[in-house]
Amino acid sequence: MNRCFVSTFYIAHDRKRRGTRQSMSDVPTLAEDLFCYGVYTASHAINRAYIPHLKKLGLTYPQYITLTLLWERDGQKVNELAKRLLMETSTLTPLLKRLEALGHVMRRPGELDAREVLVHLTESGKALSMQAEPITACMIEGTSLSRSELQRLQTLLLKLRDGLRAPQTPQH
Amino acid sequence: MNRCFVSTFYIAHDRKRRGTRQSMSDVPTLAEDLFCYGVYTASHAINRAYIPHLKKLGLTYPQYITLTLLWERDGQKVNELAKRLLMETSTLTPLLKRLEALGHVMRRPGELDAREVLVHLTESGKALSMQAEPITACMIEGTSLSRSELQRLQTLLLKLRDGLRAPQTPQH
DNA sequence: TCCTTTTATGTCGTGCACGATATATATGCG
DNA sequence: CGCATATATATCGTGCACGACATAAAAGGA
Repeated sequence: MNRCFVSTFYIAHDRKRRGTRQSMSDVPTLAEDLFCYGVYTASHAINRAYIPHLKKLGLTYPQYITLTLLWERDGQKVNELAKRLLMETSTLTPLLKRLEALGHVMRRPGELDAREVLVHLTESGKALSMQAEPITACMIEGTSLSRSELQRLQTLLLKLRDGLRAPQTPQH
Repeated sequence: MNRCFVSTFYIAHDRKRRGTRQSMSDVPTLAEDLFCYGVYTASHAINRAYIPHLKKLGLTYPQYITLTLLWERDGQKVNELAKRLLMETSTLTPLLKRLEALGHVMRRPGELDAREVLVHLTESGKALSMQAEPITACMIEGTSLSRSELQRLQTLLLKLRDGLRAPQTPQH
């Protein structure tokens, strides 16, 4: 008896108690009801909405997110950045190399541990933070969500994300 | 006076009325507070959590999402699928070709309009829906969110997504 | 010390994602 | 009909994203 099966069972039982409208169980079958679909399409929408803003800065969306972390704290290790972005270093390294080619960051081996690579902002990279400043407000405006809705959304997203990150061996 | 500037103004004013705690204005500067960061990292987490399940079916995550839409209604046009996925046809076409190469779908030109390409599930593609069935419940379990939280999350996500899709010319 | 193991990053191959552009079919107007 | 225009999909180039593997430095034990 595997974990997923048990889980489905519990859910179906739960549905009977709560008397919701879904036919077979509480497990949604329509894409519109699946959180994965919601996040997937929302991330496409966000990416697209950012593009016209970022084009002016000559940045891609992942590059912008990465810089956001560096504007918060300069000189982070590749590993730190990768962890915060939930991204593999094999993805991050080429991205950082492009940012370096653009002149926005410098990658330097750590002095204590030469295996590490520390990512430092250049003057150009620091200057970008000022240019990028108005974008956030503009995007927030575009969402048509209130401040409290955005707050709740963020809380739920981070909870979902961190829940999924917890170790769970799929067994069905 | 551009739109984004006005918007920032409004937000700062609003903050004063509501007396929230953020220092300069209600516009967050920390990544953890940015919804784009939340969605970006959550989508990475979701993708990763799906991978071990989908590996057994020989599918990637975007392929799975696409099939989900076809399981709902077979024979959709490429354009319909692209719109629902918020994806360009230039992304979808190669994905569909891979699904065709795997034997899960067939692409046929429309009979009334030969420009259109209709995507039909094969028997193999239909059969996958049964194999994929337990995955949803397992993922929901993994989120550590309650049903009502997931419901609220989905509502907020779709509202955000559709808000961003509404036409808005960036002007800052 | 030398050798194994671990850790940090990078390289490579495949697939997703976009914009710009191409191709091919349909539509509309003279 | 003949041709311009519009529409539907596909192709191509660049960058993101992953896993598998490579490299190189650090750590640890005989």
